[in-house]
Amino acid sequence: MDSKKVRTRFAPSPTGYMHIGNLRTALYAYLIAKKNGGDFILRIEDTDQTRYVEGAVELIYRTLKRTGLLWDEGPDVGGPCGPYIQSQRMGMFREYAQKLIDSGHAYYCFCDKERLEEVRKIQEASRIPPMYDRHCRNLSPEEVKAKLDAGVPYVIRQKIPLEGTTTFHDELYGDITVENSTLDDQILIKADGMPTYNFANVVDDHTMGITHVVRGNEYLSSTPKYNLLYEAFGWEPPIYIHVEHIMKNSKEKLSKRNGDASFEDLIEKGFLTEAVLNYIALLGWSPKGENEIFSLDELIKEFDIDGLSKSPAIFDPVKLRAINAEYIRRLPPEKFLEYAEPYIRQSVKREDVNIRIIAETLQPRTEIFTEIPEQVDFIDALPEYSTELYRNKKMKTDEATSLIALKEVLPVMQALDDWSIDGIHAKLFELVEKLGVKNGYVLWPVRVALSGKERTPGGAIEIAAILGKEESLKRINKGIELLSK
RNA sequence: GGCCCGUUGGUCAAGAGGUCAAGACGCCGCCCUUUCACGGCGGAAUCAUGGGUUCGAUUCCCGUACGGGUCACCA
Repeated sequence: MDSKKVRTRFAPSPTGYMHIGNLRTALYAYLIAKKNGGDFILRIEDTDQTRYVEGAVELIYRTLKRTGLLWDEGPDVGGPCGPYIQSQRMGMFREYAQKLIDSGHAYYCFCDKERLEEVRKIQEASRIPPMYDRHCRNLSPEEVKAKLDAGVPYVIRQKIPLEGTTTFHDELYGDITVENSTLDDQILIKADGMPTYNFANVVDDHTMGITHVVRGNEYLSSTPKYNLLYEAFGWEPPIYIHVEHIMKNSKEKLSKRNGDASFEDLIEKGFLTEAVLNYIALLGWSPKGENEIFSLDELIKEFDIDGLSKSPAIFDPVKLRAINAEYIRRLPPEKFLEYAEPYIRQSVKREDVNIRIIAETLQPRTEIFTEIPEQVDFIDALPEYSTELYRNKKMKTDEATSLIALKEVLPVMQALDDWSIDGIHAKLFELVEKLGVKNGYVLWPVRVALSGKERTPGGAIEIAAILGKEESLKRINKGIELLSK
């Protein structure tokens, strides 16, 4: 056991939107840090200026803040290992590359793109795995100096051992060993003087004291080269945790190009932040117990890398809906009203209705907020409906019985002053008893007359309470009129 | 194609040599009920495949198939 404080990082490049897989990686990194009382660091990897997207950094901040993945160190909050924006750390990469050259672990390469292209073509034609042919690997110091002096553009490449194997350890996959001969002499410093991700990443992780590297498993195959770099520097490699991808289906990754939802899209579609976070935590990780609903704080307690999956997970929007629905049901009623009101108001413009009751009836029936408007579209105006709706086998109602029932109901309702759920309930059930019929015999036609719909949030009594006395009576009269034809 | 990784119901998945192979979502049925939901109860549905090892393999080993990743002066 080592007593070093756990430090994890999330290191996105500001190239656009924040997809679900990225967010999940951030979440896992955050959880591992917090579970161990450690720090979560945000680092922006912007060494490729050509891919930089305006506003992308802000989007990263916004998403992380919204989901509660607050970083202890980062570009805006600072910290002892700054700067936290990679492009602002340029000087140090040159120095570290120089150290590798001096110790024989890296070398200058003056090959131009044309030559590399040609080499690759030949290799592909002869079906050899495309790799740099190490043309400049053994240049003499004099040759190097001459080219440097002449101002020939160059890159700096890693000098991978020609023989032997390299093994690294991943917490999920265990030990992975590869032949060094399959490893490319990858570029460390580009011709523009910027480090490649492959180099910057290693240097940054080390200088920032990162103890656990959590990242997508597309990096699994380049990790041996990183380990070789750590070895060359004499640094201790971090603990690696490579997580599998989230897929759209068994073949396609979830991606912007496929038109799949980003985190922000999901929020716009009416999902709750907490529900989305909860769901993605479950995609590729399984908790110990039976519970699946966790707040961020609960996740910190519950999370364990043992539960991480080694195979890709398919994003299931249906399950997300179910979890979102669970969160909605658990919302305190006032909170639900607060969230739901704008959606209710999309189709309910009248001011004389009881919005509180609308919200109450809606809460157990809402899976995502965006489907609220169509559920309450009958409130402002009674839709055209067919009298066939009055026919219901189970309720033993048809047009004739409904007409009778509505005619009985009308005077009772007219006489009612206490227009509350309790008040209406009492009167209507009194009537049911007096008539000696089943509840549905009276209530089914009332609900139809009030809503003009086959299905509604809430029953006859709730709807009457929502609509108010005047409007309710108007609609019952309308029903009687339709049935009398 | 080389190298690396993976494969339990439709989906997320538990399992870590002997289980009637958990649970959740979805689906189906029943109950509750003034509709629809909510809630409750029950059901159908899974170990890719062929060889080993073993008294015994979903679990360990090898092959095959299928899937994923990677082979950039992108990250």
